Amino acid sequence: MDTREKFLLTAERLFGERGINGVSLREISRAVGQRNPSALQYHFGSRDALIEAILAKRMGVLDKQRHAYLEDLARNDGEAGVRAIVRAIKQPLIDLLQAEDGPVQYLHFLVEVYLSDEIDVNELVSNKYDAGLRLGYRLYRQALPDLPEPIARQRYRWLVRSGPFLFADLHGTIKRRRKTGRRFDIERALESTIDMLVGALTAPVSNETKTLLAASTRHEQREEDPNERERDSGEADRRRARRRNSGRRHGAAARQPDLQGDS
Amino acid sequence: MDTREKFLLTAERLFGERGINGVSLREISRAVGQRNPSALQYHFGSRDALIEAILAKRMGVLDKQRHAYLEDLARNDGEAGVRAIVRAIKQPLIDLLQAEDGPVQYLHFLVEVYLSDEIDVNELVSNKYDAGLRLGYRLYRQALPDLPEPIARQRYRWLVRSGPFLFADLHGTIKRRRKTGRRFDIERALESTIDMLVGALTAPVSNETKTLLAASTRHEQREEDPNERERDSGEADRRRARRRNSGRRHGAAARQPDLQGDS
DNA sequence: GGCAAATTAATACAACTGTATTAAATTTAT
DNA sequence: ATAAATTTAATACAGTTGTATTAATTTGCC
Repeated sequence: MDTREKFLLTAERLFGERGINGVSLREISRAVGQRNPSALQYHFGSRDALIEAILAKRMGVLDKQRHAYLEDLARNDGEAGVRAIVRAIKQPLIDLLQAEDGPVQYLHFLVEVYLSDEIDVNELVSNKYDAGLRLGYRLYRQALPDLPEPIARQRYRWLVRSGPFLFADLHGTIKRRRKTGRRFDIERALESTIDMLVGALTAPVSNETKTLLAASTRHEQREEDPNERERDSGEADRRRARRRNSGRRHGAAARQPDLQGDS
Repeated sequence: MDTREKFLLTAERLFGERGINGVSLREISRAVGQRNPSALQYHFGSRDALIEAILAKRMGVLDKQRHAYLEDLARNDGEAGVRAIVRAIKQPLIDLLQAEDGPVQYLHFLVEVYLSDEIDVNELVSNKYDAGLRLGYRLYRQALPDLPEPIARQRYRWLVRSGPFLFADLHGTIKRRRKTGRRFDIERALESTIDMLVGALTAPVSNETKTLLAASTRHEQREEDPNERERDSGEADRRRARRRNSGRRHGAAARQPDLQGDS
């Protein structure tokens, strides 16, 4: 096999098992069967470059899969339900978790990356490996048009970011259960997890949130967008919301939103 | 200040900032102002012992706070709503996040611990720092008596475990925003997060999950509890469910459930 | 088949790591 | 106050780490 590829897979696994800083570069080199302690430097240059290479590779694949799942969905039942959308978005990670000898460890690795200060995943993802996420957002928005935009964004970001942690945690449980022998219904746990994600996305917006939302929206409008006129009554019907949403390419707010990042 | 305490705080912070394995023991010693490179070994013995000490200290405090919040709640409005319960359970972490110079880094640290193979948090927590979690579970169960027991357990565990990640991630966002200058309504994000958690807990159990639940319940009964007679019709009314739940100290299933762990 | 380029091997080195030992200083108890 | 106990300081050591350099080997190509 390609040495570079072997490096990527091995590093990914070790990082996942022992944490990104729990593995030395030499150890990785040894693990791929290289007797040259600086083989890794030769192929990647540095630890960070290696990490980015792993991310780029895996994110590309995962996003393609996600996109495919979502396209299937959109083709078959034009306006899909939230559960089907969530499932399609998460399916690539679920596949990862369920594959017998697949790179599950990537999940743990990703969580560490998410929490790291040095690596900005968003920078890496945006406009490169987010076609699936964008399609997902469109469908999701279509299914839940009444959600106020900022809330919808936050919830979607939450969905995207919590995935790796949730499944990595689940994987931890599976491993522990295997050791202790106690049985564990993975399928059920997965379906139940999806139920929860759906519940989180479709949850009613509480009064507490509504109040703060109104306050900060007023703020924003005064500060950044004083020309905005139309005020959402909060009970707009589906059609109206969809139209407004799709016609969002003029005026002040033309920029593409971060779906993975901090929006 | 007590040297031991300084060690705990400093290590917690550094572990949170750079990952558990991203910091050397010597570095920690230096950071607390010790010129003796093995000062840490003197006070704790090993890295793992240090980690456990941090966990024990912080979990004790957090669980006490959680218990206090929940007791207040139970005292004031006998049968509290799910949102109030969730808020009370998460309030200690929220306080951590909002405190100006508090040990926020603990959140990141905890997530790494959760995902680590070597450290079993559950072993450390159970029957020691889980009084708050247990009270929370009682109240939560009281508010949602119709949820099938295994589902209720999984959802509660999910609530407990996802907290640190969610708030650590939120903290990451806050830091990034501070750097780039873009504004960010923390309050709103928090309230909205609680909305989602509530939504996740109260989400309807999907048909997919119900099917698997029925299958595995039948299994379990044949394998482990063949004497169980009563079959839940799935639509039991509140009173009945509560009674059954509170009278659960006889028969085969008397053991205390893991609320943090793998149940 | 042979040559240029790409990859791997073999060493080397300074910095750092975890840990141990022994001495000095500080605190506690009597 | 002083002896005992606890804590800190000062070194030491072997192993590991990231990285650089140079030589050997393999690979792709005309």
